[in-house]
Amino acid sequence: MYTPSTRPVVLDPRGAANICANCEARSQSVCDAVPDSDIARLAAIAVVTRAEPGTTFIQEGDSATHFFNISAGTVRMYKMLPDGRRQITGFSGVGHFLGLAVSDTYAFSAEAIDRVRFCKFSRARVRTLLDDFPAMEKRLLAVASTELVAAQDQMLLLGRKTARERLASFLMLQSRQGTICQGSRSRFALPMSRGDIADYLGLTIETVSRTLTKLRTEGFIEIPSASEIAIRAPGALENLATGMA
Amino acid sequence: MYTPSTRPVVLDPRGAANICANCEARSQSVCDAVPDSDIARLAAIAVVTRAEPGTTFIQEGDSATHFFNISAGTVRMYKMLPDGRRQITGFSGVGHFLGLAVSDTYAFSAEAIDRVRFCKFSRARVRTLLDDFPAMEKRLLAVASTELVAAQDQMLLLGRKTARERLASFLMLQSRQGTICQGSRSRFALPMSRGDIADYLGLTIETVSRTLTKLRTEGFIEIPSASEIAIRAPGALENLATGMA
DNA sequence: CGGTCACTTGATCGTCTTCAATACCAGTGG
DNA sequence: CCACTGGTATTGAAGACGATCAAGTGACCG
Repeated sequence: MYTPSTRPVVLDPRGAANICANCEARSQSVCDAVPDSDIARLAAIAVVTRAEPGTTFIQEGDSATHFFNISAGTVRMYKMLPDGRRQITGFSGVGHFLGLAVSDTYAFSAEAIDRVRFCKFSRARVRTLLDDFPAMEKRLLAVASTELVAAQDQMLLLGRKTARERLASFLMLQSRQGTICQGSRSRFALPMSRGDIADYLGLTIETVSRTLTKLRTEGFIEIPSASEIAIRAPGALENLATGMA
Repeated sequence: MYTPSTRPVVLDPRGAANICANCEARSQSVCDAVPDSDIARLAAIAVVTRAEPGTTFIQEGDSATHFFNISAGTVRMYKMLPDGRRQITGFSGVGHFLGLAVSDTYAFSAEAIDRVRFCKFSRARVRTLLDDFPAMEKRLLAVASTELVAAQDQMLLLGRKTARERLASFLMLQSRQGTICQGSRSRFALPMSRGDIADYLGLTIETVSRTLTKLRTEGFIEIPSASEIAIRAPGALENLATGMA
């Protein structure tokens, strides 16, 4: 049903000078909590890695040895049932932090959608770092809280919204946090496939495609290409998304 | 569709002596992170409150002024759509911590299912407390991480499992963390109604009822009363729950 | 007892899925 | 340049699972 491919590639050995100080994703991530004066300590435990599209770099059930911080590209997190049914629990872009887990194993898998760059941090080393930077711990709590709120929204979507409302919600979300394309402000790229969208929204590929087409013919959106969307009627779409229609 | 009733009742004024030191729920909660020597500081900001069945004590959208810690009873957390569709995001029992939110408003509502007792803590006061007890911050992060894992499981359930599998998952979960009844070890109480279960599993009352009946006639479970379940075949039910059947 | 409320059971309906065919697009080689 | 190929997306027709509508049952309580 789903056979991942290549392996992640380490770009910089751990401790390479200034990899954190010059990191363009730092300001958007939890690494921001470490002050400039101590940034070398963070760099000392960071391993910069690249993953080609389709690469699985976190495997559900594996022992949770590392934290991850995305610095480029888009990632899908998912859980699977033994017979191949897949639920994507979220997409992560630049600045996102991955790997929070209670137990000693990962609760989900993570794959690169496009070309992804991320930093790996050993959990043990991060723990010692956290003791010195309580601000970092606060940031992690904020991250977890944010994810929790998003997860609750997604439960409402999966449990109670119609296919139409799910697509509307998804498009509004992407338009807020997605990559903006040249031209219209309301136009953005969808790095993920229809299959990914379906598995994120608890639908099938066919229903996603059909519903998008319908939203297009009704004038809510435009679909310049399969991986681009422009929102024509943001207000109406938002109403759809929140069940006001 | 759903009209909450009474108001919570404050039992002890804030700062009553020893309310935390003698709290029977303390060992099961984040309050455990405050050492005995400083427990008075915690007690000083705790407001013990009782809520009758059906009472809404957190309202989605209200400004998030407090944290909550359940010391007796069972609570349902939920989100609603404007037309009354409801998604229950979880149930909380003794020791559970509520109120994590990023923004300044609650992201969900919470209601007492049975008679509930909880402690209210002002967020501002908790924040100052956290600075002195980093262990508490770590506990909160652990709580948030645990909830996140549970939320991911629930997304898989809502997005990809059949009604049968949802009920099996729910019953296995309740059998693990629910109130054990006298007699058989596999027998437990369901404090929530069929409507609550339906809104938790993304189903209707009718489907919940029908599916439970079917699981009973097939020998997976017994239903001594509407609010009690005994699991006859835990292995088979677990297989159902995880999609192995 | 009569009334209410929650739960159960039955019959029909609709949304989304499944199965299947077709269209499209990028890359490759004749 | 264009046929060929593999993958992804779209469209169509039939089917199924759970929802909806409706009636019936049982428990609790005044």
